[in-house]
Amino acid sequence: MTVRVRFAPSPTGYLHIGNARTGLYNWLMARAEGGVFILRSDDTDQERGRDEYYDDIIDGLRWLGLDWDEGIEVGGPHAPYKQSQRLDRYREVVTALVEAGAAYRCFCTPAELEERRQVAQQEGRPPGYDGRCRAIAPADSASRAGGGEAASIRFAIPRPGETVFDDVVRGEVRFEHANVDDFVILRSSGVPTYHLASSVDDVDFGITHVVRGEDLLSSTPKHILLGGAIADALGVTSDITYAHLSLLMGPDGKKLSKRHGDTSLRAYREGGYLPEAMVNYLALLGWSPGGDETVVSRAEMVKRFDIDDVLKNPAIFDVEKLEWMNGVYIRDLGADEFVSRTLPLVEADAGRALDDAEQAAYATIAPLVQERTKLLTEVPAQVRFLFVDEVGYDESAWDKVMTKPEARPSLEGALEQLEAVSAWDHATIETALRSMLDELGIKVGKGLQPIRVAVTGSSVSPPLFESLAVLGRDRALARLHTAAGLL
RNA sequence: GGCCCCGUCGUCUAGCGGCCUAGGACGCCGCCCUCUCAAGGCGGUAACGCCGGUUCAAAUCCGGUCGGGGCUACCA
Repeated sequence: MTVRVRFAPSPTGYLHIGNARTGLYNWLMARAEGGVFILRSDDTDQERGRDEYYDDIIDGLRWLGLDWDEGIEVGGPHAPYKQSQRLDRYREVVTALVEAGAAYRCFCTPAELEERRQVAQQEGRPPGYDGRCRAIAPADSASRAGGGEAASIRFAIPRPGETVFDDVVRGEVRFEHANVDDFVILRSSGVPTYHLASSVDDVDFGITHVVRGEDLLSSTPKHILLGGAIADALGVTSDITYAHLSLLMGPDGKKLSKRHGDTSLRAYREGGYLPEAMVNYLALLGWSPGGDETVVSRAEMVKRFDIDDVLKNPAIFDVEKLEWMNGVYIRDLGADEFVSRTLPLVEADAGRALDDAEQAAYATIAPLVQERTKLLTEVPAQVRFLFVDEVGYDESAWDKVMTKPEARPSLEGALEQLEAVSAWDHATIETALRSMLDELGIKVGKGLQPIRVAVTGSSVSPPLFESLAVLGRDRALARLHTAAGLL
């Protein structure tokens, strides 16, 4: 049987990196098994759901390169894949469930439920629903409903009983039904809850494996029982295997949240991370290709991924390692690719489009910048000196470098040598400057810094000779003049 | 509180009863290279939470304990 997995986020927030990892594992499993990856939108929460979030989820998955075979936007045999468009189907299934005696109307009001919950908690009893409306005779229930009394529909958990299942990553997990309450499947508003919509869809869509976060582990007996009842009521079969992924934690070991920094995938995308690096890093949080490899291509992952190998212990999201890995992927980019991915950032920083000559200048210096960047967003600052009329001096760089005794002789010597030089390329510049410093008895490391600050405004820059070459003679000399005049 | 899950260097992990004086990667420290910063090379730091048990032998199996996490809604 072909594997059919689904990723079913709720559009109640920007795509979270933990969720992105869940999506990735689903995708990896589908691709590794030659299965089908389905993207569904679990948007039954009308209060919190927003189109902006829905779009963000799609953008995020596409950015990561996690293509789906069926689902929202792309359609498929079970369309629509948006739960908010399947409301009638859910009500129909609920009706069948009530008729089959698997679910019942609950006339308790929210206020009553809240009050009883408080009391139960104080008395040390389970706070879940006590099941009192389950005792109402079907005929009475129907007539009360017919009389217009508001009711929600609850699923009748078989009692007594126990649900035992074999979770792919956790092994055998068991829940006594005494600890599972009769949960609401249809709100009194007529809108289904997540549990119902998700279970109906999993049956309707022929899902074979549910791979999701551990936060849903304790809801699993509900889903197994509900799913079974749905399949029975509908006269179909459904056999779903569950795999619960551990959660992503923050540096303090608590569930990853806002206070740990950025948790939305978009923040990383905007922060200069490459999707390839993100995918590689996320995949390794809870899974290993075995052996000593850390940098693993997407194709290699697909080849080696096995949901059975996924680790059950939670992983802490470590931005530093992600950053290192991003650097690895950036260095691995082709020169042209690096330029095309960063040019927009450089232009945005400059506040204008670069003309052809400037683009050529950028392309020349880019490989040297590429070697020393971990985040695409760091690039503009490194080449800004090429695209501004006047460099702004970094205050601490100036104080540190320009107050040294070698600053004046170095700048003046450079001016003298570079004005006389016959060609303007980095080799010529290098020869001229090195011999100048040699004659003055100034160490290269010391002597080049004032020139660097004069030309780039910073004590940190791409290699100096190349920088000077790309800057052009006129601008280079002008900057040396300006700086020398400020000493 | 109740139910459930988890436990190898600071972090991600390899390990699936003897190959382990526990391997790799990030980080950190030192050295080398070097025009700055990176990158790179070399070396170093650092872990099987604890207690019992099973076994000739345990990081690997079992129990307990401690610690961490999740759930406990007419949210998902």
